[in-house]
Amino acid sequence: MNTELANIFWELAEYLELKQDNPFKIRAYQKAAQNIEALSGNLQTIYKKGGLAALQQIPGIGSHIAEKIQEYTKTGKVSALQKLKKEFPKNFLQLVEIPGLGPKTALMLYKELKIDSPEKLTKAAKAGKLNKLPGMGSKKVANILRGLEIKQESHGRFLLDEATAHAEYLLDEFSKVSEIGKILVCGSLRRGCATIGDLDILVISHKPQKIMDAFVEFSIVQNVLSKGKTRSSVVLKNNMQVDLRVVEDKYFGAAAHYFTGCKAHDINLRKIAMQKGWKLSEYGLIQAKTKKLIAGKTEEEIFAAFGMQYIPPELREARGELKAAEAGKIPKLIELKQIRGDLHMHTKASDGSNTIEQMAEAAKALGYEYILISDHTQSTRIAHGLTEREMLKHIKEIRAANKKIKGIEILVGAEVDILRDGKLDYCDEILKQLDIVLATVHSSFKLPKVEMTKRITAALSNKYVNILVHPSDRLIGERDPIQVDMEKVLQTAKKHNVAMEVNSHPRRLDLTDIYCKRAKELGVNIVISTDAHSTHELKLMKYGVITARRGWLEAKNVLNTMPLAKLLKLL
DNA sequence: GCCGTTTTCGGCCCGACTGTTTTCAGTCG
Repeated sequence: MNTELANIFWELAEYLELKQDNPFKIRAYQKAAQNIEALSGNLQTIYKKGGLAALQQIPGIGSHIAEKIQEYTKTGKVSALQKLKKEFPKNFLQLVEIPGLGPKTALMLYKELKIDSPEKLTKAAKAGKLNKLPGMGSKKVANILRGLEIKQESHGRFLLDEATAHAEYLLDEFSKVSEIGKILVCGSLRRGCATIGDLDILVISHKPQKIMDAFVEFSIVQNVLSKGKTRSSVVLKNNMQVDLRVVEDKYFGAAAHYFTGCKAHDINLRKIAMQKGWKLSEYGLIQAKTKKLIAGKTEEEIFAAFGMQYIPPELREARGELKAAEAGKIPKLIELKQIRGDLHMHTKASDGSNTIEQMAEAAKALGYEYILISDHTQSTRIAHGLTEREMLKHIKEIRAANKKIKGIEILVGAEVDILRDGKLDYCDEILKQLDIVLATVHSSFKLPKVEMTKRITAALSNKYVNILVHPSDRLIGERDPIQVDMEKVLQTAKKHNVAMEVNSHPRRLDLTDIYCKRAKELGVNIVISTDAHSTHELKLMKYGVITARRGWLEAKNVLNTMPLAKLLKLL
């Protein structure tokens, strides 16, 4: 519901942009869309409880947008968008999605040449028809053709681990270039977003031209989009775009802040600067009149100049962090080193690649104090789920391994299927013998929301269930999240003292950041686990931690930062 | 279209690169 409405407002903004409507109106829709995406509560529920007035309490939503939400709740449509869509050919928006082709050019192409699709555009460009239009030289046409190719090859956004790997590769390449003072990967990767559109790299150097020359020659670079004195953009061989920015040392903090975003966070801080008679850009925080530099070398001194606490990058999402920083209420976010154990992993017994002993030794090497072996149960046959009889044997094996291996506690668990009717896949007699019981949905993903909510809340009320794992069941870019009333799930979890998992796998990152924040507000305990299917996947924990940080979580909210005795007591 | 410890009207963040523009518009981050 929230996502659908957010998309409607994004689309409205795009069409208005095509029409060259008032740019501030466009921004208003974009802002509303973004705030809706960040909302933990359901818009429909908010509207039903408090009507239009309640909707207007949400930042960026005024009377007109509230009415559109009302219309959508009642009719499932927003007539303003439908009307706008009719003014353009079907799929016309695809043109504006081509890099280098903006709304003004797209509109002109349509008016002059009736171009309304990427296919027609390619054809017209190759036939030499574009050059005859005003403002269209041969380079611009070539640029558009290149944009068409990039669009075709692009897979959209990248998972966090792939983006991290490419960033690390580039850092390694840059380490071979001299004249680099500092280097920092910024953008959505620094903020720890679940998916990454492109990489933003900031470099401090007195010889920017030299850095640029080296950058565009890296062997991993496929295509150079632009190259200037302080900024260059390239496309890598995996179609990932990389933007490089070079500034002087005295602007490092300002540039890092600007380049890290998110965009709305940057804009909000710039507005505050303006109110104070200052100006904020990548070239520092300055007095608007005298141009005197107030702060710029570090991010810390910039926030301090505003009288704010330092805001960690993961919180810079325009979700209330500026107000919190002004009030001194930025939480002390959880860190990877505070994790004492991993409570979700598989072995050869089901669909993992390693033995109990190998997993335990690998976890010990990471410095963990305890782990939970949690193989699949009988219903998940595709993952070799264990029957109850097999489970009993598996329990004995885990207990034996625990006696054998010193220095780490190996707990017995299982990732138990929640059946379609909300019952669990093992009888209570078996569940009773497990130290910790994980529960989740592994089938019938498409159940309607009401049934799915009933199914999961029923499972949570089973007294043996300790943790609901990967609660939304999304696989990023592969499978949509299940339809479920997450607010109700969280409230039920609180009631029955069930913890929620933040699954660290880059394809999942589930619970998502927004619901982490909500869980914290409701006092629901969190566990961050890897769901490792091999020893090397135990290292994915960092992605779960960064997701938890994006959800404002502190160590005290996360059970597996605690010693085992305390953890078991709280579960 | 939103918003208000200057304002219910008149504002709304700031800068780089490209191409074809003889002074700047379009696009992007």
